[in-house]
Amino acid sequence: MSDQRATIAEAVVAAAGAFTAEELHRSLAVSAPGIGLATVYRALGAMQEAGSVTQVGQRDGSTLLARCGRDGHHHHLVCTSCGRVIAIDCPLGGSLAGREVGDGHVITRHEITLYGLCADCRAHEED
Amino acid sequence: MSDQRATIAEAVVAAAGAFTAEELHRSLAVSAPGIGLATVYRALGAMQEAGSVTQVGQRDGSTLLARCGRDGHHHHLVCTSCGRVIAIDCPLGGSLAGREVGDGHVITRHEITLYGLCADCRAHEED
DNA sequence: GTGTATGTGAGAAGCGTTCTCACTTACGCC
DNA sequence: GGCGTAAGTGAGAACGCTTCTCACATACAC
Repeated sequence: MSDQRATIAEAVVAAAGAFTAEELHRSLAVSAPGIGLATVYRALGAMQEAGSVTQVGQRDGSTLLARCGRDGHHHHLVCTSCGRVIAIDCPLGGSLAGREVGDGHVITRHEITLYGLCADCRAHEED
Repeated sequence: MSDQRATIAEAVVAAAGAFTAEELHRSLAVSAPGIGLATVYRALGAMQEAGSVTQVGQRDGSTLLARCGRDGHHHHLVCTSCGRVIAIDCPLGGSLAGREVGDGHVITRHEITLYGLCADCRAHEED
């Protein structure tokens, strides 16, 4: 792994929540100037393939990513207050695959994105 | 409503399943040539605002739309065989809002996209 | 030293979407 | 009829995100 990729990996860890490639590039411009946008995209692509970074949605037309090394079937809760992304067990208990819904349609796969408040933001809201 | 918008609305109805703006524009180029891509985007935007067309995902970086006039809380099943989009009751029974998950996080909103086979394609598969 | 493989930065290119602009059409008013 | 206004249109430019291209750098094996 090159120095640049290590720096990008650190920046991903440092990012508390979801981020876009450009946001990461901007934050790197401060801590490690000189890393090109293309390099950021390449590194993020590799990390997505490796499974350490996941796509969690879209924002203003750009892809929203987040660090997530979790294995197995799970979904993500995006905190609408701080942007943090939290891995959550499937609220359907994995029972959906193969289930029949409506007039005989059968489900093979599903995608769920949850939005809400993380425990920290919820505690602050209650103050 | 202008002639063009009526034509576009017809094309949306004629489209069996999910489609992109460009696919719709291509199909219009055959049935009603001369309608500009910008007009298609404008009409689809108006239909989205009116609630007769809904965004159901992404394909190759472009937005996937489908006709859906259904009111109330529901989700969409995208048939992976024919591309048809079917409105489905929320498999969570609307019970998720306000529910607490994980370590005290609270959910306010969720998005679910289901993938599978519609009843027709399932019947054909079994042949 | 030489060759090869991999990664890099900069900028161009590609693509989906939106904006701009001149034009047309419909409508109301006199 | 003539006039003004508002809304919609087509064509193409512009925009933003992402990917590609290219020359260069680095590491390693022989």
